[in-house]
This record gives sequence, structure tokens and C-alpha cells, in this order.
Amino acid sequence: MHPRQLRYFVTIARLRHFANAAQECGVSQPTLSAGLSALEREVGHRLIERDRRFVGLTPQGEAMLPWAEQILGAVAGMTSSVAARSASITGQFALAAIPAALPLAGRFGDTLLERHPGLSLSVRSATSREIERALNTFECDAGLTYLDHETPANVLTVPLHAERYLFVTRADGPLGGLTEIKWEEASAQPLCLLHQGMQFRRILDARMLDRGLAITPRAVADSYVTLFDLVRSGGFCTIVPDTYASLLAGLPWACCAVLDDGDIPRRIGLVVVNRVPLSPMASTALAVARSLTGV
Amino acid sequence: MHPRQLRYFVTIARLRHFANAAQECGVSQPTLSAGLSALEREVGHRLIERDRRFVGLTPQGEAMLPWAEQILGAVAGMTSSVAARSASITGQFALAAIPAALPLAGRFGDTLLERHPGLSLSVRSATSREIERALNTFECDAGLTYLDHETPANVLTVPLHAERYLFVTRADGPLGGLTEIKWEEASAQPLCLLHQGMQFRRILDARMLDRGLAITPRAVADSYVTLFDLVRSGGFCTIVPDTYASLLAGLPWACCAVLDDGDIPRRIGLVVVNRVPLSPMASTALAVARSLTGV
DNA sequence: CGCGCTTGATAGGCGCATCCTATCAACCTA
DNA sequence: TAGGTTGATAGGATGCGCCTATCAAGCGCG
Repeated sequence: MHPRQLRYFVTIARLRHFANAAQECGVSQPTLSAGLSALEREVGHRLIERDRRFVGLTPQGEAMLPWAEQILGAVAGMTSSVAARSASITGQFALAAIPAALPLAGRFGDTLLERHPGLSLSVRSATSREIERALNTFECDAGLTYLDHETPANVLTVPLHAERYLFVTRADGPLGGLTEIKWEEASAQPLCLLHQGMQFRRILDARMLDRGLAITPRAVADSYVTLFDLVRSGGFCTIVPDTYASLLAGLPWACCAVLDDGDIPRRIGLVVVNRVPLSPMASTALAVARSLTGV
Repeated sequence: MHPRQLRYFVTIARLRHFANAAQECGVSQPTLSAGLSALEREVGHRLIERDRRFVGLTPQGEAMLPWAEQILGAVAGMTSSVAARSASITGQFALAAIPAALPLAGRFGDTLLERHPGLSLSVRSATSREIERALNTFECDAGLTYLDHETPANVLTVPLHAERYLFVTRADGPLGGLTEIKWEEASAQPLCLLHQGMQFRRILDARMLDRGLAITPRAVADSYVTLFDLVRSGGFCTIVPDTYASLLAGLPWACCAVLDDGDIPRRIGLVVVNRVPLSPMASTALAVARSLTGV
């Protein structure tokens, strides 16, 4: 059972295509096929159903896949752990963040890169569930997400931000100039919001429901940038996390009003997998995040 | 990087001896040396310091060891996971229990073996810290230990017992016939107890301290059987967890008195590592333990 | 119906990694 | 100083994994 064969298996399962998987693994297609066959011979079961083309994973393949991902991740962790022992930490730091947390990535990333010149940073936007999955398969080193709502299991967390809500409208609109607004009033405006697959929207719905309000947005989108553009065009208002306050402050046409909020604010923060042992990337991220909260 | 080489490395680190490690791995000593060299060449660092004999692990070796253990454990988990998918669960179930929980192993083991005829059970006595370590390195599949005191991290738990304390003395001694006893009175007797390295003793000390009492045992031992024998010989009394009540009930010379206890009882239960995914052994153990609490 | 494309399996050959036995070199102990 | 211990080295056999080239089955399309 060679880890390389596990890599073949995992890649085939993801791409559902032998030749493409072979290319991604940097080997020829027959090599990939032979590697998979060897793996199947060793575990004593067919892992991937195929008849002249990819069909799907067998039950045994389904059972094996998460383990294989975990093993490959641990191999990567081991390698970087040994490398970090003898040199300063280097390579690419993969950070996954929910959209609401994207404006926090800058501050975190700055400090990270400043302290560790050998590192490069890769930020990707993802849902909280994708972050949980990516953390477990070592596809990313850390995540920025909500800590109090649908928190992933088995993680170490560092809170970075207590979230409040901003009502955004055009400065020259009927509500321009406001600095505070009530939930009731906000919900009565023509709103554009994230779609319901996204966590901030679900949280917003819950907060509304707590007050007996229902939102019926006139437009939905999957990114804040789109929401801002819809507001700028004039027809809509929106509600966004206050992590976007600094960005909005630079927009001359935008007016932000804080929503009065008696609730305990949701915390956003850094999460890393809590494993024994901790990967160097993870412990570095924790140290950086903790130093940010200390400021 | 072949898992076999990791096995070589981990075994050498544990046995601190090349030839012995080779024998345990079932290969010749030169093979083991060559495998280790290949691993070191691949990671680019010497892992084990040696000059004609084993010296110790290098810093890189120390960093690598826990990862290697984790990978080997995951490989084992993967194998059993795939096997369990196509057949009923089989093999050896390794259970580690603190001494105070040993009398709970019977009930758990009975149900486990009854439901899964292909399984055999191996129980070993261990400290709570050894259990935590063994769980993480997959040396055991589950543990029986305290859930509220020095709980290992990253585990799923099922409470099986709420602990109370039994004062044990000879039935024909001065305190024979008692059914209840106060902490003050118990602490004034000539006591024999576990030594302080063991968790039940630390808990007992803490409970005593809560009441302003200090214990000065006249004898210490590392097993309950020894304690019972000291009591039987006549010179001592002891305090043990009530998990031993059924055992003591069969001893004609013993008299048990319940210690009055206003505290929240410590819970003893089953623990398994909380990993994604859960090994078949772990999920089996959880199911059995949960069915026991349902009764 | 047949041509060509797609996709995974097979064949043959090559090179490297791993394994073994045998032996050596350094060290320890008596 | 002789003998045992311990890890490294040498030399040879084996097998695994990799490549290129090719095949076989299914699919789409004229």
C-alpha cells in the first residue's frame, strides 16, 4: 500500500476520469490504472466500478476514500512538520474563508506574511461546510468562519471579530445619512440579500425571525460585491456584516447604518483542525491570530 | 515514502534497538537499516542519531514520530474500514481501562462479543494518560476512563457509570457492619490506598481536601487486588470506587460502607477517538455502549 | 452501417527500490 | 586481549512501478 496509489485513487474519485487523473498525478494512464489495480488487489476489493469508462465508487471505495484523504493529509503534515523543524516555515498557506470573513483575511494575512517571509498566502472563498471538509482533508491550513453557529467539530478557534450588521443604502437615497436603523424599518425596505444557501443569510433570517419579521428580498446574489453593485444602481438596500465597514467607507455613494442589535454578537474567527500533533502551518496560524486579538 | 519505512522508524524509536526492531517488523537488520536510510534520504534529514549503537531521535525525528504513528493508525483504520464494509466486523478489539473501570469491562465486553461473534476482546489496564496516548496511536480501539476529570481531547464519550465511593473494612473489625460512613471518620482509619500516580487517588485526595481533610495512608499499592488483600489481612481499611461493589459482595470477610457524598459524582464511560471518519471498531463500541445506557 | 473518437485495459521492456545473506568495523565486557 | 554486541556495508536476486505502444469496447455521427 503505497501513498502514491492512494493519491491515484483519491484523484480518480474526484475527477471521475482515469486519463485526467493520470495527468494531474503526473503519470501515464496505464501507470495509474496499474496502481489502482495494485491497491485493489491489496485490499482485496474492487474500489472503483468501471466498464470501459468510469462508473463510480464501490461501497468499499466509499469507505476507503475519507481514510485515504486523511492519510495523504497526514503525510503532507509530516513532511512540513519535519521541514519546519530545521528551517523557518515556508511554502503556501491555504486559507479558506466564508464571504463575511473575507475582509478579515487582509489583517491576518499581512501579519502572517510579515512574520514569515518564506510563506505565500492563498485565500479562497468557501461556505462554512466546505471549510470544514477542506480542513479535514488538509486542503486548507486554516479557515475563517463563524465560531458560534454551525461550528465544525474538532477544531481549535481564535475569535477575531464580533459581528454586527450594517444596513447599506445610497447616500443620496431616502434613507441616506442615517447612522442607525431598526430591524423593523430595515426589513420594510426593498432588500437584496445573499441566497439562502449561505450562512450569513441563514443567520440574518434567524435574527429577523426572533423579532417576528420575515424577509422577502427582491433580489438575491451569491457575493457581497454583487449586492453592493445592486445598491449602487439605486433600486435596492442590503444588509451585510460589519466586517465590510472599512470597504464601504471608501465608497462615496454608500451610506451605512448600524442595525440596533441587543443580541449576543456572532463571533467570527480562525479555525484550525485540532489534531495530535498540530501541523506547523496550524500552529503558526494560531500564533498569528492570537497576537491579533492581543492588540 | 512507504508506510513500511514508517513502521521501521516507529519501531526503532520504541525499542531503541535496530536488531530487535527488525525482528518485530519481520525483516532482517540490514533491510531495516536500509529502509530507515531511504526514509531519511527522502525527508532530507537524519531522523535517528546513531554511532555504532542507538543514541536517540534527532529533533526532526521527534517532530516526525507522532505523525508517523498517526499515519500508521490511519492505514490500519482504512484497512479495517474497507473490510468491515464487505463482511461483519472481525479481529481483535483492544480496550484499555483505568483500574477503577475494570469491573465495567465485563458488561461491555459481554455485549460486544455477543453481538459480534467474529470479534475477540483484549483488555488492558492503563492510566488515563496512557489511554489517551494509545487512542491517538490506534494502539487501542476504545478506553474506559473518567469523563469529567483530565478528559482526553478529541474523543466521543458514552457515560456508563456514576461513581461513588466505598469504604472497605473487615466484617469482623471494629467498623464491620456499617452501611454508611462519613469522610471524617473514614480518613481517621488506618488506610491503604492507591499510589499518587493513579487518577482515582488524585480524585480521592481532592475530595478529601474539599472537606479540609488530609489523607496519610499507611500503605500504598498500584492495584485494587492488593488493597483488598491488605484489608483482608486485617491491618487496614481502604476506599475504592463502587464499581468494585459486585466483586466485594462475593467476599465473606469484606464489609462495604458507602461514603456520604454530596458532590456531583464523577462519570466513568467509554471513549473513542473522534476522527473523520470513525473506524468500524469505534462505531461498534459506541453502539454497544449506548445500548448499555439505554437499558 | 461504418468511420472515428473516447476511454480504460493489456503487453513488453526497463530501471530502481527493496530484500536477502554474508561480512565488516567499532565498541563493550570480562 | 578474546568474545559478544550492534549497526553499516557489499553483492546479488527479485519484484514493483513506470514508460510507450497497442488493443477492445462503447458512443456519436454522417
